[in-house]
Amino acid sequence: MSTIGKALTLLDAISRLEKEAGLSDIARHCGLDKATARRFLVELEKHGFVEQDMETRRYRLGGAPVRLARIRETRFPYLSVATPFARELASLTGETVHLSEHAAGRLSTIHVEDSQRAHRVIVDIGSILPFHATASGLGFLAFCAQKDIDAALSVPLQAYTDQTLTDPTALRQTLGETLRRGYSICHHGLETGVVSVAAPIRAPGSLPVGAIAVAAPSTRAEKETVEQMGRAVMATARRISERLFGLEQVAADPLARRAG
Amino acid sequence: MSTIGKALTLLDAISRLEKEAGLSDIARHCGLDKATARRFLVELEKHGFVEQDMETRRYRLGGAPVRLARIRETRFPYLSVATPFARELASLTGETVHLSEHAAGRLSTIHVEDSQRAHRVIVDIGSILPFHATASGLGFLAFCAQKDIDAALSVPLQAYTDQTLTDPTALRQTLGETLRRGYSICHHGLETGVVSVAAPIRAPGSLPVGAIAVAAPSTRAEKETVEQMGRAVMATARRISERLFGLEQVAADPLARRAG
DNA sequence: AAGCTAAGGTTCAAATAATGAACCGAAAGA
DNA sequence: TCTTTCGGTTCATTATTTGAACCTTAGCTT
Repeated sequence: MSTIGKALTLLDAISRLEKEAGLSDIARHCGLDKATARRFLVELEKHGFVEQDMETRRYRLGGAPVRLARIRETRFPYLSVATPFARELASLTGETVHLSEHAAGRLSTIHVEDSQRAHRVIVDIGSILPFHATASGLGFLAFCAQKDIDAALSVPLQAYTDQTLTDPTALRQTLGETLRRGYSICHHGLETGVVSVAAPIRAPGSLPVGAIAVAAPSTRAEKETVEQMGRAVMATARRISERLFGLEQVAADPLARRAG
Repeated sequence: MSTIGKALTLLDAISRLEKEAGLSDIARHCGLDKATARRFLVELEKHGFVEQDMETRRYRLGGAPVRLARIRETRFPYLSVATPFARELASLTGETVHLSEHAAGRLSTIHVEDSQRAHRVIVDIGSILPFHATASGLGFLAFCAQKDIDAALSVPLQAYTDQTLTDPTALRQTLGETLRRGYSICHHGLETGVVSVAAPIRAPGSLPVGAIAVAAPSTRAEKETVEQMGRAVMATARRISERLFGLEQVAADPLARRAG
């Protein structure tokens, strides 16, 4: 792997760690030599991607990604467009709603609207959603090209619970149903006792950019409720997609035509 | 410079470019060989920091920083705490308010609340604010340690307008006044016809983490108005700082004590 | 339509930067 | 007090990065 790749993998490791971490910890966690880890950290710190606490000497995520994220958001306002819809969906369903974005071949949680109920599902911002074991993953993958599906199912599929689907053939069938239905359903895929439904956010005829999902405790998820939530999440995903891509196309098409 | 440094510099260059850019463009812009630039871009793309448009083959900022930024925001909720105060200040003053964060030795604009007036100051999200030529920069620097001030003033200081202060001695005096006053004032430092005031956001007795500023057309900025805006921005900065650091200290201190 | 230019992308010997075992001093635990 | 572990550094060895030259394609000019 290239040095850049290793450094970005280290950055990813830091982002997964709870709170701050020491040099030796980080090095162990990434399978890097202490000296190497330190060089990477120093370099990342120079550019603001990590920070070092001067007292504890521990390292944490820096502020540089904030600037980049805000710039991306001005060019492609995914969060600011989708967040109000997510809030509306959370209020409508009374359950936790989360929004994910596809980047680097992974689906990352980038926003959560918590359910107001005492008994609710907790989703962490920044958590990676496995394709085969979450409604978001299945809802995203079902609308991808066949080669992307093949790629996602050709890696070892971890069984997070005793009900996680890990058989590629069964998963392909689930994806087919999802595609026909328009939204995905996932029972106890990542955690026991959680049912979730999701739908992709996408330009028509194009690869999805992310997904929106509703997650509920299975005690509140009878068949009919799941179907209601599914239709709601599908409708919401469509509205977000239209706002993101529909209007943009109208505005951008003449320019694209001129350029071509 | 290390490979990592070069790659992150390339990423920074992409973030500064308007819209997307081609390979040769990017390579030229960074003074890198085309082959090298490509290797970096491929590596950055693998990790989601850049994206390539499959049709135009042009490169743009990717989605990975969004995840990192959201994670940082959950650990240090700078934006979500400061934004409502910025909005309130914008409504109070009727002028454009912007919020900046210090990372990698630079002050970057990470949020803007636009003035509702037709004649108003525009500030771009993501723009870098020079220390010597903006109210944010001066307001930040005035509250830094002497060595940081020395470092900031020892680089060549660009004159953006014919009224930009570039003399270190004069700037040191301005910083002294700013420190005593509690907020900075900058007339026509970065652009002619713009007056702005700013105050640092900081833990008591610690290095600032950023600044908040109000920018107004100079036609609306008489002495008294500037003083009003200055007092308002200072009060707002203090309230943000208290919310960020005051409560946290109360909550975190016992833990810190236990660990120590 | 032929010819030209510049684009994106690739190759491989030469040049350079990354690597990690061994080391240091400090501090926390036994 | 002794031991371990921490953050951090050094430098000869090693592996990776580098970039001139190359290929192919797309758009422009003649």
